[in-house]
Amino acid sequence: MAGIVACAWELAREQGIAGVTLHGLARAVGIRQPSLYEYFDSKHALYDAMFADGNRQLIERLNAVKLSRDHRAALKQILAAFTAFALEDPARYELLFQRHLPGFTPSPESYALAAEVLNRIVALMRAAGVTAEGDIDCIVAITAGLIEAQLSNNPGGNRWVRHLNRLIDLLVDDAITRSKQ
Amino acid sequence: MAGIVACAWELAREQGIAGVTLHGLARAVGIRQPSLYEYFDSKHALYDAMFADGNRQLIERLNAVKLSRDHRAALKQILAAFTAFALEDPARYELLFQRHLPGFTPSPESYALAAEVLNRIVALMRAAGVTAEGDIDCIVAITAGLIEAQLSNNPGGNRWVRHLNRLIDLLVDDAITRSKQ
DNA sequence: GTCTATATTTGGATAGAC
DNA sequence: GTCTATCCAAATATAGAC
Repeated sequence: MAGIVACAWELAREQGIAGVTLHGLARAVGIRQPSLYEYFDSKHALYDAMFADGNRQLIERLNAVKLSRDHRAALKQILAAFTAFALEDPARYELLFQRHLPGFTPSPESYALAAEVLNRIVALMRAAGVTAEGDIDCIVAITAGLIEAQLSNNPGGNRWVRHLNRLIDLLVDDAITRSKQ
Repeated sequence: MAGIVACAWELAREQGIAGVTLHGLARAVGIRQPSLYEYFDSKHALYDAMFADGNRQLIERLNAVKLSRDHRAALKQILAAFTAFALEDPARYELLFQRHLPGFTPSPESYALAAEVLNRIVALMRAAGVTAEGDIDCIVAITAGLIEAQLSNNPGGNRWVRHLNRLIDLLVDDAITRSKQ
């Protein structure tokens, strides 16, 4: 089961998330396609298992970050870890954070994992002095914007994401200034 | 021909860009599916015609903006027009600016139209004092980040895009400060 | 230009034996 | 749990008549 999901990720890395088919997955696993229904009730159930697994991977990765005592530095660290996670596997990022799969919506249990990721990051923003919802939205959108520009124009490079820390500073400074008024 | 493309856009708005099929398009136009090959050599040729058409629509929209003499105000105007264009038709934005269609790459002629759009916007950034490539990249990525957050979390609203002007100011100020050093 | 008819491929899903 | 066999649906594309 875990092995099948791992195999599916491998296929996704090679052919994109939409390129994962039950026939292809079964071939890669070494069984016949109908046998997959022993593990997943449907294609969407497979996606959901991958969604949950990917989020668990991400949570583990974020857990592994040794956070600085300085709140702003900690925010930069966590966003850098998130960005690295996104860039190292575009197909995984696509399944977890983009909505390209027609009809797929994660189950509530899987979605809860995604929410935990966001909560974790937002908590660090708050600690760094970014408390207004609008400011939080901006940092989230900017991070995603840099990642998506990087992935679609220059996967493997850093032309866009290298500006992340600078933009965080700009935003955090501005957010703090505004919330003090 | 133009009518067929217009029909395809209508379908895209209803069902998403991936939901445009030759059968469905033929039905909407009032002909049989094989007859479409009289107008387009392939599905991708249809996409390419839509891509070119969408970019022409956007260029026309940008042309219609009465630009302020103040360069920064003009930049805000053009980015606001771009954003409004993006939000009013998510499927069109998807075809023009996201890479969700497996195997589709615009032809050089169509791509030239997209490049013209970008050049137009970059020219206004330069006029506003944003000249470094990195700063230009940041503004592009931030604009796209806000648009994509808006479209995927709250299409029809303005929770994210309402911060665009503020972020432009922040970036332009910072870019000018840096380039003066 | 438009049609009918059909080829071809791809993928998800089910039935039922072992 | 895994298999064979099959079904079904959707979609692109082509052949050839009118």
